[in-house]
Amino acid sequence: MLDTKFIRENTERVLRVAHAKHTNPDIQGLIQCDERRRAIIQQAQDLKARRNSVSEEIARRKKAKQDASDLITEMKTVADTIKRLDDELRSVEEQMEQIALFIPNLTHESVPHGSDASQNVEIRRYDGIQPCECERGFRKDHVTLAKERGIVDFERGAKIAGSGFPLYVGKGAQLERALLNFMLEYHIAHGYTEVFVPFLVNEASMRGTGQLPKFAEDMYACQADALYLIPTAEVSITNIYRDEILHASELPKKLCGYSACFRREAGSYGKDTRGFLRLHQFNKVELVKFAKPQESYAELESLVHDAEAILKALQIPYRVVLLCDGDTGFSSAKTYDIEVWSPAEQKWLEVSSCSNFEDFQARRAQIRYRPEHGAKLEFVHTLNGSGLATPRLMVALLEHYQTESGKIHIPEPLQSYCGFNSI
RNA sequence: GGAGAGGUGCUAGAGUGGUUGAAUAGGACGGUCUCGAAAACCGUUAUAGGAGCAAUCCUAUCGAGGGUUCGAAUCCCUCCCUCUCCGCCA
Repeated sequence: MLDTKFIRENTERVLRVAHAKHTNPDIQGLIQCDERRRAIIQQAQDLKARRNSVSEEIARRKKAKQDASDLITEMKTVADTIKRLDDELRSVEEQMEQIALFIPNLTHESVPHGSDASQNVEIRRYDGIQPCECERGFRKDHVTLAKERGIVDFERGAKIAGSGFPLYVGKGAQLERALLNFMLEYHIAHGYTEVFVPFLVNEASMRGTGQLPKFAEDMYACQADALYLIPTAEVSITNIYRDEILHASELPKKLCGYSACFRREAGSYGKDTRGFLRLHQFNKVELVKFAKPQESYAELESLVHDAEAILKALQIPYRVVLLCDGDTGFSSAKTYDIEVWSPAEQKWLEVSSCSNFEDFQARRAQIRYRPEHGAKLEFVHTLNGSGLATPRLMVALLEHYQTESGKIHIPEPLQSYCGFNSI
């Protein structure tokens, strides 16, 4: 959410970015409502000030056993007017919120202009294990490998829940758990505090991080309890400090946490449906930071490096991409994607998306801090990134570490977490 | 699921429908005192919004939202949360 005052004073810029992000909010309507709102407030305030002072006068007269019926009669009509104005104010503010909630965040000046993912900019690339054995001819894709090794049962997963809900079996389940533990331990060792969060959250939390109201269709909802399954741990972790004031001395605050992630993927049916490429439920370790505004972009860079470090440790080829404004998410000011290389798909697959939301989420979720003693409260900047999501990581791992004999070699750093060194 | 108790400022904790943004205590901060510190004493201790160049003034906020009233922290209703007991299940 952007500040109304800011929108009023920077209409052109807000509209330009909104259009770049393929949205078309009614900024003019918002500004008109805002003018009406301020007129109402002024009128209502004057009446309330009068009501307050006359009420005192009534109290004084009653104490002195004098008649106050004339004042009471007058105040009855004043009270009616106030009520009418307050009702109108509420409806105008609701209209404003309905517009404001659909205005995307501004992008940072360093974000390139572009219409879609084809105009993203590759920042750096890491080659990983060289030469990759699968590139030398005996190449199987991750679905074939998973089935041959018996580590994922897609059919039974579909029976239990539906397609997109994989069932990990035996060493597959162990490898999945090892990956999550390996990543968590790594981040904990690098200054992140682990949290284990609720997977179901209320509506206020979903609004806080920007999933609602715009992306309601993308989420699984438990209507009877007004709860939503989280699409990412970002929601739960960022909302830990909703409506709270953080101490400047504890910033930047670095948290990491595992969660299962649930996505309906409405509208993307038939796209990347093979195997692990796009799932309704998957596992992910998330990194979240709460930072001072002046430090948030440096924190974004280090966040990306923390996520990349996992791939380096596993020697999996990847690249880091800076998203152009047209591909940058609704709430984000700047986003880097980390993509691993799938030799079977001959494609880059996104395993992490690291974003600085500046104060966009903090304003929605009311997360603030006091820069120094006596200073005014300010919104913190929130950042997050996957560190990492497992399904596509598993794709890359299986494909890159398959051996001539058809087995999967377990990268050395994972072996102690798995308890075996091949599948 | 049933019965009860409760939600007040940074914290603890008063509060009679009528100058209660809110007693009191603690904490924090500033000052006096001190070589320094402690103690003692004095003072400060919100957030959001509106008007104004500004000093400043005004409005709202006692879990959330409605209602009653000239006037609500205080009365009524709905919801949320916490705690205790019972039941049920891990």
